Amino acid sequence: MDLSKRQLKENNIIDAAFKVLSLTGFQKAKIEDIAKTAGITKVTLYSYFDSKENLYLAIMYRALQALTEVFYTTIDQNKNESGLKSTKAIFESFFNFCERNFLYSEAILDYFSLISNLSRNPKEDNTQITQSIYFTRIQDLQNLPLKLTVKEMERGIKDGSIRPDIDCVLHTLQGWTMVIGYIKLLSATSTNEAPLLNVSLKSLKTLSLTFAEKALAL
Amino acid sequence: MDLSKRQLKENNIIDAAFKVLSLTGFQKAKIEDIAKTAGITKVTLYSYFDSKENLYLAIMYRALQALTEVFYTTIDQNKNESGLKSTKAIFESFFNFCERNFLYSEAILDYFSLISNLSRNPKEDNTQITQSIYFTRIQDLQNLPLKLTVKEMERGIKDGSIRPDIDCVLHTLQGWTMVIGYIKLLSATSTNEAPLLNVSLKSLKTLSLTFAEKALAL
Amino acid sequence: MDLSKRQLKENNIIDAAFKVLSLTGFQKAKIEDIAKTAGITKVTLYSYFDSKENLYLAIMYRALQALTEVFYTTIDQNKNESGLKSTKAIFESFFNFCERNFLYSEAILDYFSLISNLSRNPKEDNTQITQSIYFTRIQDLQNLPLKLTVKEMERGIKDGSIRPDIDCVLHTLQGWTMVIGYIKLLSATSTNEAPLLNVSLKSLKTLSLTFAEKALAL
Amino acid sequence: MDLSKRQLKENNIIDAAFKVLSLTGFQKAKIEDIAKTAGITKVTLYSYFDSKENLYLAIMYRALQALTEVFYTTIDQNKNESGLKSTKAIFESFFNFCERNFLYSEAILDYFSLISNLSRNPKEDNTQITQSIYFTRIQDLQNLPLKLTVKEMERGIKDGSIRPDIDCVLHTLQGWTMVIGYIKLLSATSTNEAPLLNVSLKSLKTLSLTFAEKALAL
DNA sequence: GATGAATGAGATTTCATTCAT
DNA sequence: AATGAATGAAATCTCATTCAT
Repeated sequence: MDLSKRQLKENNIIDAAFKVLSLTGFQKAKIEDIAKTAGITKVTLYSYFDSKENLYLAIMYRALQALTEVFYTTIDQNKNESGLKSTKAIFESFFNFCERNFLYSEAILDYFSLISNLSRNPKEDNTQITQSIYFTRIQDLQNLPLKLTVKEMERGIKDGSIRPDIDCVLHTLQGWTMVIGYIKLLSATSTNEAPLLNVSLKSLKTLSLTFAEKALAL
Repeated sequence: MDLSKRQLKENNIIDAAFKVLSLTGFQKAKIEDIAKTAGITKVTLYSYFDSKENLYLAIMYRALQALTEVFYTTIDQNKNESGLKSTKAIFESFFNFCERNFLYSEAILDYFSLISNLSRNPKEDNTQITQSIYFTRIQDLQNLPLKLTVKEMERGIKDGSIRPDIDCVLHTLQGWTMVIGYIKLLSATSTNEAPLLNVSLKSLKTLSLTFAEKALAL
Repeated sequence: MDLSKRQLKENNIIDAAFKVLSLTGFQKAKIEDIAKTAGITKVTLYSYFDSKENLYLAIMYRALQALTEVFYTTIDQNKNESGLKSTKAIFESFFNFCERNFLYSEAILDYFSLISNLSRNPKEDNTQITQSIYFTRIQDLQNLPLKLTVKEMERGIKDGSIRPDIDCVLHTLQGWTMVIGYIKLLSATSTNEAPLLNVSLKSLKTLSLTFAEKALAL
Repeated sequence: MDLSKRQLKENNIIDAAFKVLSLTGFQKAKIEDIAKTAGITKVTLYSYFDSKENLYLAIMYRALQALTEVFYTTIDQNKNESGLKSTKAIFESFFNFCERNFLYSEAILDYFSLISNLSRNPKEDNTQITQSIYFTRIQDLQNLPLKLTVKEMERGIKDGSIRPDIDCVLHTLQGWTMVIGYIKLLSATSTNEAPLLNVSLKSLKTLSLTFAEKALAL
């Protein structure tokens, strides 16, 4: 099969996996169901993805790609604005991305757990995962959104819109913690009967962005 | 068996589960191993916990309990200090708790995912989970740490150490997002070969606490 | 506990077992259910009967006792009749006994299977069974109904009502095969949707008795 | 898998079950052992037979098939003989079949118990059994041996070798009762230490056949 | 390359029997 | 002697993964 054809099929499978995972979560999703949704059999699926985890890695990769895409677009839209404004826009985009793409944001978080597990259990045979082409791709990509943010922050320092005494990497990570924490709370409260108090998650987002602005602005 | 005895045995099993899960994670932990570690049989274990997931709920509950305990202790230690100081101490305790109790913090996060899944899939048969006594207990407990924090913040407003114009609930949740995000990053970077840039997580914690202080102090 | 009290309790348990077994058969009957029906706990039951099989032995014993009783009564009622008439009456009683006491007749048949199994697997540990007090009792009793029949047949030879050239033991056993076969067919056809052709079992009984009469009468 | 292939595999499993059951009996036979003997896994076995009981149904079916086979053969061998001779030959074959195929004859008897249980407990969930393809097959087959015998008897009436005034169905069933009863006694006495008196089972068989002849012959 | 069947590992259940109190 | 809890052995089920064709 020529590469492009294979690529198409792969995408088809990932689409199916995406649908099924969205409904059930990773643990409860059955390979069988994903295969059925993709209109193929389990074994065919396995000829594309060596394992369930590998398939999830592909989704993670997609998530990172989509996120990166969003970052690039945001940066492009703000290329004539100040670094501060651009940085703020990035975080806002990040928040919105997570809200709109729940599975993707979960996947990004799970990726963190994954690599954490890898390093905690070095004895185990993780060849499967680490040799996955998607794992490699993700690793190449994983820091890109962070770096893009750092870059915009640094531009902000240069153009005088951001305080010059801050550690850009640190503040970028700090922004991430807020987004990540927000997603988690979001996922827990969305339709929950016993919500976390009575706060609108919207205002939480706003507050986080305000925090960021305060920390960065002159 | 009188309740206290049953409680003891249950705790014994949860202890064992804790040990095994700490080593292997939820997926790879075998019920058989947990039972052996607890010095009982699989069947006996099943007479206490209907399923692996149910056992994990118990650990989640413990995690919440432990966290609540830490909050109470911190509050008690700061009862003669200002509300601001107490609030800051709570967040610091929270950070430290997560750092020191990885499994617990994972469990707390997983609890969020769990209830998120529950609400996203109302069709599925989640009776097992929702009828678990531990699920109920967790639900009763889940907002307590939040509420305790809110209370201290309000005390801070009253004693003049915290700005009177803030929304305590909102700022508490904001604090949580930072802690939660921090844990996630923490779990991902601890011994990771390709760390998230080169930032010390310690300084990230410090920065978060600074953010909090700035937002709250007069 | 004095003996008679123990005897009472034992009977109580056997009654319960009888009820439950009647509903479900031996395989599917649960010790728990029998105990509940008897108003005691499993362990108490075990203090009376060392095993499920032992309990069944007790029922078998009862069955044999009841059957023997019937034989005695029939013989007594026919003590002034010819040996032939008495013999025929015995077989008729036997048929009727089986029809009215399905579980008992099953138990008697199962007793045959039981001792057959014992002899086929001499390596196994059958101590439990062979040392049961009921097993001993049954063994003492098992041939009695047969012997009683033989005796009446012999009386028939003496009083000239039965042909003198027949082997009484052999013909007694022959009678048994017919009764046993009859029970089996009976049990299979009672309420079965696809009955064994369209024959009234009653006429089968009659035919069997006719056979017996023809074989025995002068 | 095409049907014939599946049938082959099923037969392979039934063969294995036959071997194991012959050694241990139904109760003590372990699914695992049967699977091993068949050279497959437990799970594979379960994909062919939903339960141990279902597997036993298959053996019952085989027993009936084998018996039917024997009947057909006997009839064929006696197609040039009188109906009486053929009928007698059938019963003799039946006796011999049971003597030579203990497990099969047990299975046939157990089938009677099974349907008896089914009809006595209509409340229980017997879907498993009644929906088994083998259960259906057995039901289709169960009356065939009977009918074949009836046919030969009727042929005997036509060719004048059998009395014209008998009820063929009734006498066929009568023959069955004797065979069935014989099996039961056989199984109980084979190697039994406390035999049913001192009668040779052979002579019992002979007597039964004599009975049959007398009843049928002119 | 695609398929149906099979595997292996582990979760869960059932139940007779035993233990500890 | 009686009880609730525990055991052990086996049945059954679930599902990711692999085999054979």
